[in-house]
Amino acid sequence: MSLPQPVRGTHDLLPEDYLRHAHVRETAREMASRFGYAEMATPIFEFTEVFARTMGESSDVVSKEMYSFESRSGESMTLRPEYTAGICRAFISNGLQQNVPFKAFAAGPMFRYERPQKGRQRQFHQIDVECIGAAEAKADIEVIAVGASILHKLGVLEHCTLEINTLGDQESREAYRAALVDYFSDHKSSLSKDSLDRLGRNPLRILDSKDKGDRILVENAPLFTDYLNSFSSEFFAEVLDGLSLLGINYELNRRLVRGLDYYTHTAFEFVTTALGAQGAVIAGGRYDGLIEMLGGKPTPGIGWAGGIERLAMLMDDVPIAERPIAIVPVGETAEAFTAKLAYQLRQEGLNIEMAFKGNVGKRMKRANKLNARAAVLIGEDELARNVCSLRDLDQGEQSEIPLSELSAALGALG
RNA sequence: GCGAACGUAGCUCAGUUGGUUAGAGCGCCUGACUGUGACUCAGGAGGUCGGGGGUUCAAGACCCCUCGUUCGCCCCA
Repeated sequence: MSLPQPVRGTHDLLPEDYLRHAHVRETAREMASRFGYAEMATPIFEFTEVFARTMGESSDVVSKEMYSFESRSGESMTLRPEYTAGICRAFISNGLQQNVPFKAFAAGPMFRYERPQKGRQRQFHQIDVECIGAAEAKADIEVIAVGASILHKLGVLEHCTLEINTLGDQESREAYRAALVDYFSDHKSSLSKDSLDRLGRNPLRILDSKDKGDRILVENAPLFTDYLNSFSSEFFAEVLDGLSLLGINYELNRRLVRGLDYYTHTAFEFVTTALGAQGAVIAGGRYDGLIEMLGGKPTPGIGWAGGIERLAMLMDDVPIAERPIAIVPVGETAEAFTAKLAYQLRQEGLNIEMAFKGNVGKRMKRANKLNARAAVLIGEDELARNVCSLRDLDQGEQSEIPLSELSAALGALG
């Protein structure tokens, strides 16, 4: 087969797939809206700086995964690899400091040049929730609650575990980072190759290493809790209390860290074991330093992103497309009348299917394939008497009703 | 970026130790049923065996390269 194929890591969303995606998106939009998060959108590409500065030059995303290109003006542009930086940029660009807390919901495609796997693509889609300008732990709790609600509404919460940790404030994080570097530097010889690399870029990551040797070292590594200042640990305790109050279950995961530079305090992930190596379906945290990195006034923020493909894969039942009513003209004489009838019924809000060609048998088959709820047959016979034959395709029962009652009868089908 | 497996009709897969015109099920099209779907029956279309090169009298099967998918690592939604 040398049929043209989509670019590696990209996928076509055929109607059935799209329906699942749409369901995730709509559900998320609706739940987020109940918490006061209004939908917005930012451009799919930004100046490269927006991502490079906020995510950290040394992060994997920036150093090797960005789809960057030079525009005709000679400036470096990048297809967004995540939503947070763009929304924060928009927050600054539009002077939204006036509107804090600024609570936003967004959804759309993201791009990362990665090795594709199940649940991991080069163009993928995310839903995203951000709360900017709130330093309170209540914001952390709310943002996580939005995520839990969406998962619950999608029917996948039971397949997920909320893992949570704190990275502390800047001061705590710096102190701990220094302690870790000290500790692991003394054991360089027994560190794995990957972790040696992490030591320079992001030492916190070593805590999450899957290497057996690293694990043993990690056992005796300094504990973050010993380096959290009192503000940080009290903040975290407040977040956990709030979650408990709402009945949102969580598991403390002291090894949970984030790859991106801008995270502080609360870090969390809703993870599942159902998707192989790609466990996270929703992940996020607090990013109190980010707005400042982008050149805005110091502004706290917290949010998360969820993978639509991953969520769609977790859903058990496929949402069913709306069922049409099939209009079937019998013989050419009825064509004109049925064409007009179909148009009218559509104006009235009904979902009408009418084939372009075919005899009654063909049209009935097509109606069946499209999962039509009923078929309305109209031929010379019916026309002459101002009636139609209404066939219930589920029950297999057919009856004749006056055309004047058709609209009401179809409405009553449910 | 690293390691491994896989790649045969639209889909899910058979294809014996390399040996004539490459098969099945589902789906699709046509007809039995020229005013009636789901069930049944009978026909039919559809494959340069991912692509390229090599070994051989002979390759879907073996070797190399390439593209793609999957699994793990890295990292992440």
